[in-house]
Amino acid sequence: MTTYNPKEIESKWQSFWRKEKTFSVKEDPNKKKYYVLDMFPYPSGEGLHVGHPLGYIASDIFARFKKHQGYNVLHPMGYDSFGLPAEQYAIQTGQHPALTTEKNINRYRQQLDRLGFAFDWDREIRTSDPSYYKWTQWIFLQLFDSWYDVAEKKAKPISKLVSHFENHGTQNLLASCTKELVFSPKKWNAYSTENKEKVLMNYRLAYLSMSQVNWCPELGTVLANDEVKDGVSERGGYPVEQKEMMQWSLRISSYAQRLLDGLDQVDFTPSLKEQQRNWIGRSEGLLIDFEIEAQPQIIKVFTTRPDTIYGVSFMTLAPEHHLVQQITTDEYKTDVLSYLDVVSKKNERERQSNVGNPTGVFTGAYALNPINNEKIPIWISEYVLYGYGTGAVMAVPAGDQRDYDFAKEFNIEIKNIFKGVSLASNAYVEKDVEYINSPAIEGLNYEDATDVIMTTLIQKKKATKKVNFRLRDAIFSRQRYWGEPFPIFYKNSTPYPIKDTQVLLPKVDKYLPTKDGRPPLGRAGREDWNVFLGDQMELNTMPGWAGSSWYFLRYMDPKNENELASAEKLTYWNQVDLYVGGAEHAVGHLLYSRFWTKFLYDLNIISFEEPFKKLLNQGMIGGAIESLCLKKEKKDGKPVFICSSQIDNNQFVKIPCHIDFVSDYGTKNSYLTPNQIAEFTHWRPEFKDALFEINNELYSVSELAKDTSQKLYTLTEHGKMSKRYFNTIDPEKICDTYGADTLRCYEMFLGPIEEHKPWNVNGISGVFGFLKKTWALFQQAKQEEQTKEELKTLHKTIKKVTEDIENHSFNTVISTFMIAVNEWNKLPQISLKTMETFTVLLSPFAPHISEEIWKKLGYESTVSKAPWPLFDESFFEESSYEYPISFNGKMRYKLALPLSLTKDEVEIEVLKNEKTKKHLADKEIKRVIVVPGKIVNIVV
RNA sequence: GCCCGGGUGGUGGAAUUGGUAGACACGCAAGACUUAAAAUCUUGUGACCAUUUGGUCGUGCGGGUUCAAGUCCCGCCCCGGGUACCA
Repeated sequence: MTTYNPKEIESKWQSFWRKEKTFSVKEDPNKKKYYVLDMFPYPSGEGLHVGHPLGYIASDIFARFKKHQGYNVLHPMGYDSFGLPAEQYAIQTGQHPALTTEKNINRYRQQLDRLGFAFDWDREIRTSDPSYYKWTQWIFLQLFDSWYDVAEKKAKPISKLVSHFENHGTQNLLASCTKELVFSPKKWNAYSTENKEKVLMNYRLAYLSMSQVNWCPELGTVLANDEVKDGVSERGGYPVEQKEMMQWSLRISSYAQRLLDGLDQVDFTPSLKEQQRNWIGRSEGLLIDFEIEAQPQIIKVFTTRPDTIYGVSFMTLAPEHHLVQQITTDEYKTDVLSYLDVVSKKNERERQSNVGNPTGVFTGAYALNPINNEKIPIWISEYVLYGYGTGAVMAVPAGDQRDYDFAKEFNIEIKNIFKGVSLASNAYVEKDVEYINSPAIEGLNYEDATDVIMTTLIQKKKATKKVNFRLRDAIFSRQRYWGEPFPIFYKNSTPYPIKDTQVLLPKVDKYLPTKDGRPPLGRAGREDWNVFLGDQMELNTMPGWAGSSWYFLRYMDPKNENELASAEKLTYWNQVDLYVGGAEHAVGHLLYSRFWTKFLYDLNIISFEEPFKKLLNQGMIGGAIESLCLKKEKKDGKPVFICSSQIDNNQFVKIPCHIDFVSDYGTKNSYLTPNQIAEFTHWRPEFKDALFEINNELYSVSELAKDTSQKLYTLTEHGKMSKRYFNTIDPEKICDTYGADTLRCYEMFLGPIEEHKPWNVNGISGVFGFLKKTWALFQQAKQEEQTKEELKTLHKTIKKVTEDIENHSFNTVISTFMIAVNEWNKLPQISLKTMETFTVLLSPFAPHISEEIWKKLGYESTVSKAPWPLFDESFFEESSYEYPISFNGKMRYKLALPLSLTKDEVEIEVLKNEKTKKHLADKEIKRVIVVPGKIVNIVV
């Protein structure tokens, strides 16, 4: 009898699969398709750790499962290979990012291959490959060449806009734009070419504009809103400032409503949908015009609470508001200017950290309340955001806490408009109250009051209904080297597209961005570009999310040189049926790719509006961080380490320790043996003279070597898995000891796929043991008739495994396998036929061992081609019966009872439960129904 | 503050969605095989009492609905994630 030898089996099958191209797929109109996609990785220098493959294993299981079910499954893999880390490495070492990227990709591939994934590597893509980014650039050009028709809710070619301008000017035009423009066809036709370009830029979906951007001096680049968290860069955590710069942006805001509506058609987790909804931030309200006393201008204000308009006691403008200078009276000019100066020196973070301490200044001007012509003082305050709504608010201290705080701070009147509400310490933000001091709406509820005010103001032509979105346009330029170059050149400072030749990323001698924002591509000379037109080429590159916003389409036809992908293949593979990846991309990648998909849909390139039908978010696998505790006080000039159990507050420093030296890693009782302490001091030579305090005794390394029973306990914390903490675990290491199949099953067994969990190796022996038992079971299986007993177990397993895979409950599948094997092990004999079916069930999880068994069973075809077994209920029929007493159909009770009961025992069991018995005492039991499973229905 | 998740043995986690709570696994304990170890196998393992037969308590806390609640309702506490001067 041979023992289970994963190493031998796995290398054998992996090379077989590679040689036979087992997992390569072709479009086949006769077969139903299924598209399983992983978020492709960025090939970092760290390589994969055990956390990375979690999602890939899950998707691989699902893809293999679907293949067994007869689907034509597309399950590709590639690399998101443009990006910051490769560039940073290039800056440090001078090596071209393409080289390091290539090296990292090879390492990734080697690691991925060992896990036995069923990827179709013929379809591999890399976003940094010119044959790929050619199409990223192409999509950019389509965006550049498009505008958004608000009336038809659709992107259209810019040529249509031009002809509209030629014939009608801006008359009857409903288009997304940066600024509302009004001109006649005559005026348009008289514009110079450059002027026309400027006007069109106002409408293009990819447009160049001077805008407030998040500038990160440390990274030397601008960042999109979703790349900034808490006022610092998401990558690296460097401070971010607001800066006016000429930048490319994508008009994603045009798609806000469709991005919101589309969420109803996709299967994402509620929390992820909620994140996207919040990010899009739709709010319905009223755009109200406030006249300014004795001045011609009006101030537009957006509000969601028109019902509180009688409570307006002042108005606040953002410091950047365009009317600030004009309306400020001479008397207050100095105050206002000095306030503007103070605010302009603050960065975004400082302005935001000021919550609760309102600052502001009076302009001397007054606005008129459109409902009753009351005079309202106009203030300026930094709490009003220029970028949201109109950059001006009608302040209602009674109904808004910020307005309330502001009014308190500057002694502005707080008008009470709510009946029976005290405004002594807080604003009243609920909507469940009657109004007072509000002539037109007293006695009305919130809905009716809102309605009355809206109708009144709209009739007076003082307001319009307005839907506001929080979603900003996405800045699309980066002042970096390692990204897609724009297919754009400049002539007389006007940008023009380059359509005929692909612009390739030129070579430069240094990759370092400059502090003043001039991109590294500025170092490329005219001769370094493969195309050079006009006065200058665009020197910015595209952001990291450009290539990842459409990669799922390229997998369908990765080598097509004439199109992004052929229409036929786009139609066949269609939407991604299952997309597996982390939830951290909720408002970045997942929103941008939805946006690009909708845009390509408008262009009739694809026939679907949502890229991902279903999204499965895998949790992160964290790592335990093990540290030795170093006392702050030295002893005779030597550092002293102490057990984690002996530490007192802050009298120690944590020295992270490589987990290779730690026993019982990741547990509360993790420790170092004297041998491991020696290894540690060898690894960190600066501690070679250190002393170790164990049980109040001090030992040197050499003294400890004599007493190997000593333990130095380490401090265990849970955190990320990273080289920084010396706690990364290479999946290949696990493969060396247990094999890839064990690793695959174990990662699934660890817990629900969506959950975040720390890596530990505590239970891996159980999973390994299961595979060994399965192997042994196969060895002793005989070619005999299948018994009812083994078939019962088999079909129970088929049912549960099929259901659980469909629900992505992979951890319980492994348990089900274990139960089956244990049950069969208790039988004196099991047939090869049963083993054969079980092998198919097992193969998505442990493909190598399954393939080996399958082969030994005498099948030529691979496991992936075997049909998925179907559940046969007939093996359970005998335990399913009705026990009719009589029936009046009045009430039904369910009671859990053992399945094995005979008819007579059922009634006894029912009456065993005291409370139920009491309850049923005065009732006549009409019928008892025992169903397969365990439920008993009692009808009384 | 607001919006989502979640709280079950020593541990990771099951529980047919209202029906025997703790499947499966780890760990631990005892035993078998072995000169020994490893490996493997068997048995036990929520707590407390009775130690045989049982009994009582038990899913963060407090109430409620129900013959029956981890699951539903009301009120708290704690943990994780997201997000915020968004008018």
